Amino acid sequence: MMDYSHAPRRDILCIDVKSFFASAECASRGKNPLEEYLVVMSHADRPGGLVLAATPKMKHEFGIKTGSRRFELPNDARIQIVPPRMNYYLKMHAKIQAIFLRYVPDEFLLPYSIDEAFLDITGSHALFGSTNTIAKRIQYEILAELGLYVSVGIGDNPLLAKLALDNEAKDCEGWRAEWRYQDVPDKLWKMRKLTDFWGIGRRMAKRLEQVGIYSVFDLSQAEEALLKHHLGVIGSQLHYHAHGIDYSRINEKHVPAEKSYGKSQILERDYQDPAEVVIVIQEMAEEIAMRLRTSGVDTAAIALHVGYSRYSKLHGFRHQIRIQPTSSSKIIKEFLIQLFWKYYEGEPVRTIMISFGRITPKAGLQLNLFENAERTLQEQQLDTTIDRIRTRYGFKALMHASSLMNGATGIKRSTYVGGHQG
DNA sequence: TCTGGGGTCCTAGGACCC
DNA sequence: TCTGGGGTCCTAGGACCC
Repeated sequence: MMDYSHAPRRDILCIDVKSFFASAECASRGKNPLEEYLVVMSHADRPGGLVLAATPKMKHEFGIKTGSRRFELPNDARIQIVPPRMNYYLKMHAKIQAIFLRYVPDEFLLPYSIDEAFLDITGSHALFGSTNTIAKRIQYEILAELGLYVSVGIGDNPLLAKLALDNEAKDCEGWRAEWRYQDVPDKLWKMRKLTDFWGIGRRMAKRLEQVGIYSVFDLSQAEEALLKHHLGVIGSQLHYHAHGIDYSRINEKHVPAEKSYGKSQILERDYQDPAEVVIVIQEMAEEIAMRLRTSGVDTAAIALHVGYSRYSKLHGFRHQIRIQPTSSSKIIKEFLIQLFWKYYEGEPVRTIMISFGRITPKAGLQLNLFENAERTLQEQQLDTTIDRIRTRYGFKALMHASSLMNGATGIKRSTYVGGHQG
């Protein structure tokens, strides 16, 4: 049995909005998200159009969920298909954050994605009551004020809260679930699929199966050394996670090791003519360069990833180039085109991905004289919101790597102190 | 899940330096 | 002519998350 005496014991909430985009669309129409048949779909004009969000009734009655395709939708007059309105969702996101901030100071709130957030309410009890009381009040206020339903996972640390949310709260009465260390054998180890675990995707599950690990319980019982040998740092990480241990803190701001700005797209058909591909690359480059300028930063590493048609024998390529820091569309486009022609192998192209790394702040942000100053500022604020949401990746890093390091010292500390305590 | 879009992290291997 | 070892930086590829 794992020793939890030195593991953090906080009151962490992990909150997500049920079917966020779809629910937000219902709310904007004055409807109850639980009663509607609505999907938010991107590329609704293509048969392969993708469902970004579906209301609970769509999920339960038609089996339609995020990732379903347009051609999978049943023919039913009740179903509404609507296009996504990201700016509107960002506004709703901001309103939800404001409600969270009634219960925690800013540093104890961590947005994880546009529809998920972590709150550390350990210090909020004197003002607002028990963990459950706070969770219920937040649920009530978001429903009453915004017309949205939220699920709440509760745990001793962010990992347990997240697992409680994903594996119990989303489907249970009241949409709240609490997983503490003492629940690890009954809750965590009873999870049926490895891929339901945070950090285990399809590939990782397969690799684990190759060493005889088929469940979270198996994972918890495996030797850490064995996992480390097969999977490196991630192996050790999984070992701790399988015991519900996670040392990351909501209020420790993590500076991501790498920050990048990128854009990708799957073309609506295979492009046989490279000249057409170059045009798309230029358009995409313009857009990201614009974002760089709006954010007042430069890039010093430009990467181009080109994927070929599924009917091609070749896969595609990904290469990057180091440059002098810039945010100039013209310069960036020239380098991208250079990269393209250097590595292009004459195959029909289906996917294009562009990414700018080595981000550095520009000295002194300048407003473009030809742009309305107020508008520029608004755009910056929108970007700030998006950036704030993106800090989740930093947090993910926190859960992955540094949680391991903290975990390692935590474990060391625990044996040391334990040794003293005898 | 064979074609959504936006991200970050880990690792292996090569280049280069002392 | 053959032989060392450690460190850092960089790139490409693989994996995961929402």
